[in-house]
Amino acid sequence: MGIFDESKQKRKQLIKNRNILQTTYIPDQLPHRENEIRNIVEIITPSLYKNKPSNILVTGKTGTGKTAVLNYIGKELKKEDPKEENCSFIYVNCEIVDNPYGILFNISNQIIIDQNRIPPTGWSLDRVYDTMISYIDKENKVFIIVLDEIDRILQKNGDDIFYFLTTMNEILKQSKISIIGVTNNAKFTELLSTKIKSRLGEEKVIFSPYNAEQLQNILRGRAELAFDTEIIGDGVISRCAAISAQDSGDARKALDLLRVSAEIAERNGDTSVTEAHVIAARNKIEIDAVIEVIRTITVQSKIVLRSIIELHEKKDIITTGNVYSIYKENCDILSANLLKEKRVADLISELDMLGIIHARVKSFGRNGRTREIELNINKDIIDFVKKDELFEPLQKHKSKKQTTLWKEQEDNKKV
DNA sequence: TGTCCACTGGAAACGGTGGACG
DNA sequence: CGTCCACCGTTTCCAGTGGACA
Ligand SMILES: Nc1ncnc2c1ncn2[C@@H]1O[C@H](COP(=O)(O)OP(=O)(O)O)[C@@H](O)[C@H]1O
Repeated sequence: MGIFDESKQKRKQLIKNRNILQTTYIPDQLPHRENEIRNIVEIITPSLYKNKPSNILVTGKTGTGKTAVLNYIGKELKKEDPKEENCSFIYVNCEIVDNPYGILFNISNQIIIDQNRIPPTGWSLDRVYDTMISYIDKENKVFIIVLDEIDRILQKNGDDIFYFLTTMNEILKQSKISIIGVTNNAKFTELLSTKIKSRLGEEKVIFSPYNAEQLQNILRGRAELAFDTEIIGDGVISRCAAISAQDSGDARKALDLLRVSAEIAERNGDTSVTEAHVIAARNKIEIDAVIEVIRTITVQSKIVLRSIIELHEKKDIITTGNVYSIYKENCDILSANLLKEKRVADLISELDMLGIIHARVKSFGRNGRTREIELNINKDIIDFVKKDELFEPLQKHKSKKQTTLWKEQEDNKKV
């Protein structure tokens, strides 16, 4: 008997088809999005006849299927026009590339396939824009450009690029482009200038969150492809659906929950997935997500976070200025370079947006107006942060301080 | 009632990095 | 090479601002 046999036996594959549950998988069927699909299809159908469709703004919370629906429509559009004679579908995720050059680069190189590709950096924006236009016009067709997570660009770079893109049609002679903006920020349009607001939002499609019942259907559909259904215990799917429905109707979360539950069951060597696994999965996902975020923040952010933790442990009120003075000490001990107040304040806002802390502006009357900060992570994660090797000098320093203190006390006793 | 604190939030500018191009 | 340009993280500047206290 081989030494792996027992372990192999134990690790019975519960998941038959793993990639079905991965977030990158695009399903062939998207239940409960029939109306949205029909709407969008109706709007973009003119592109099959080389006419420019209206621009569309798609809004809806995360995990409501926006990306899945648009990719699905893109696939189907290609089926209608396999040689892309009349229209091409271009998808850009602005969360991954969020600077103007990157976006134009990305769009252009889905169009330009010969040796004249645009380099990933180096050109002036004007030059990129001009070559892009000439290539687009040469193709003599309609380009449907999906900008996913479009709010990212605006946040970081303002709306210049939207102006670029929406005025391009006035210069193009043969081809046309049509923009589909995707955002999970319902207030996105309020942040745009009126001109661009009306151009980008010629048509609007709203994706509402799924309810528990709809999530159950979605999960069932996937589960059938990914597992032998009998290994999924009673109530597992409804439990996953209920949890995710309560917390913003996010299908991605629901699917993650199901996948991680199965993975946990598998690792435990259990023969079926039960509700207990779902509960365990929920915790694991939550913790993993936070740890992943903390792992990827910058050194400076970590020092700021560490300073907040120190104040938290001293049970002091945590304010921006408060954090800054501890931060200053820590930078000194760690011989990290010291940032100015403003930047640290901005880093605090970033930590807030990441959900690691909770910071809201509060007025303390005569004592000024500043952020009051609360830590939003549990003890284990606090320990995880403190254990970071970056802080080793700090641990030494603090314990040295403590031992000297202790020594002094001892000495005092002796005297 | 007004003052004034300790910042906030927005914008512009800066310096360093790195690619293209002539 | 030097020049131009974009990007990023950061600094500098500045006009607000909610509310305890005089
Ligand atoms: N109606 C649906 N049917 C099946 N799977 C869905 C459905 N809606 C969303 N999903 C799945 O949920 C996950 C998240 O969806 P996504 O389109 O990325 O959401 P969004 O872009 O709105 O944040 C994806 O894995 C997607 O396949």
